[in-house]
Amino acid sequence: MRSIQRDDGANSVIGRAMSLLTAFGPHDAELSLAELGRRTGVPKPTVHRLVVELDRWGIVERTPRGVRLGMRLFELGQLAPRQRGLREAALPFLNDLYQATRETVHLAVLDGVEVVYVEKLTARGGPVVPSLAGGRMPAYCTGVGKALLAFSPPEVLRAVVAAGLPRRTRHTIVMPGLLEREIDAVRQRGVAFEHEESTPGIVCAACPVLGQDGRAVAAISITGWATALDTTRVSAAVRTAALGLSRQLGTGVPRADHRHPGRV
Amino acid sequence: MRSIQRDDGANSVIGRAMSLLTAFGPHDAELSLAELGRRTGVPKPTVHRLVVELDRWGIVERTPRGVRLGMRLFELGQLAPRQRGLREAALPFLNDLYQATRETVHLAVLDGVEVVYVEKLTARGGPVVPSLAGGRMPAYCTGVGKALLAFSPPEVLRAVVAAGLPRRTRHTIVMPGLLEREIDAVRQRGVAFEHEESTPGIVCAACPVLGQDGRAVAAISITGWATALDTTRVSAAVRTAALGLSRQLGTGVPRADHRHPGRV
DNA sequence: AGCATGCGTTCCATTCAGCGAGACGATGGC
DNA sequence: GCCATCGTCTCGCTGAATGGAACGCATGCT
Repeated sequence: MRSIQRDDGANSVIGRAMSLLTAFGPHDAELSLAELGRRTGVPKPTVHRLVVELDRWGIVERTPRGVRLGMRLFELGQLAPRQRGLREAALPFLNDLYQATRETVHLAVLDGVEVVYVEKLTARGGPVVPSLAGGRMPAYCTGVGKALLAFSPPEVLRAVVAAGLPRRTRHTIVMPGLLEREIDAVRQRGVAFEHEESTPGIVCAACPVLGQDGRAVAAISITGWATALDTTRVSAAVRTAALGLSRQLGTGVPRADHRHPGRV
Repeated sequence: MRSIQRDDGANSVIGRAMSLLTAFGPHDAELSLAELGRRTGVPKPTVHRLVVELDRWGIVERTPRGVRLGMRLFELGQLAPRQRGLREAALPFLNDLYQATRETVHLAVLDGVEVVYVEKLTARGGPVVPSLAGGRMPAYCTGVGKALLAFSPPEVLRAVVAAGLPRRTRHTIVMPGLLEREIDAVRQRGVAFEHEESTPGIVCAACPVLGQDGRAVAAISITGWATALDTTRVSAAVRTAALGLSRQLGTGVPRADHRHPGRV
């Protein structure tokens, strides 16, 4: 009897370990072994064994009350080349942008059909944006996402559409045709706007950071309250920062950055 | 015949995977499969299998020319609670400090006998410091390290001494007794200085960020050229930033943060 | 106090996932 | 052409990983 075999990769050791790590949500500082077992479906002794091993490597850390993600994981993550050079080069520009506008600033890259926020400077009085540094959002409904899509190979947009455009607010673009037109407009303009498409009450203006090949390697955005932030007014500042960063990156080591598009 | 068994944990799957990930140095954007095998001693087919699996999870990414650390690793690392809340709360203070001094700013936490740099704002004209965001340095010879040691349980300092105090420059403190005195002085002063103890030509001033229990949870420092930066002059600014951050952290969720001291 | 529940941990017989030598085709430099 | 090196695949073997069961220990409820 072959019993039930989950066809995701979660029966391998690495799959199990990844299940444990991804069981930590943004709000889970630490979890107990039992809770980990419950969330992942991994039997109790196996959780124990894996946690002990991961702790040996600093990937997780054991505390009197449970398990938390470890500093070595942070270290390794900082080495990821897609964000590493980018972040360091970008920080001065992001700071300038923040000083100039006093609004929340985001730096994001594209990963598959989603954007990953590489850096986030939160404005003191600004809205609590659901994004977080190291967090993910869909590309189709965010300013940075649309800016990135507009300057990425067309198959990426196709993959985004194929992955579906679920409605998130009344303003979300859910029709593939409309999204394609919107992306075309962004490419013309060089600036992407988002007006409450992902989150009610929040708007943003975003510009792509272009590599030497004309493709977007990242995007910079400014986010604020829909009632207070005039996106067209700040778009020049965002554009300035993005252009400056593009130029800066162009002068450094020419790091070609091809992404295999197949990830979903 | 039992053959050679390395007693480190590197014969388990997780150990192997960790070997592969840690094979990436700060300057290795991407490595070929063969190079990975060479660096880790893992046989070629095994490297291949593991890389394919890790790629499925986004931990690494395959490019036409090799393998690189992936965005999901960055994401997971950003969730590590020791740096997560800290970083977000600290960024405004670090920015203020940078604006006020225009010198390189560091934010670091203690991990075992080393410090891990959680954030780094590089001054435009400043020295190229060997640290990097997500990097490690010994605690005994760095400003942030001494600031952290001065406000940590005494067994931590004992562990640091036990781990050895190798000479790095002419000014490195290599005598355990001297280091203990120095740490006492730091505790009195509330500020730690480093004068070319880790790297020739570079000095810094550092202050601890204290939790409600009086222990250091992090440290903030300013770094500059030994010939140009007056550490006593900037120490007030560093102190202000550190105190501000301490207060800010105290008002948030009371995140107790006990560290099992046994890691070496 | 007595009992119940849930926790982390250890044991150990079973087995299947992981292993790696070897072979293969593709690529690129000489 | 040749030789070196690369990534990939196969396949029989085996020992690392597995997880049910049991244990000791907290904590909390009756």
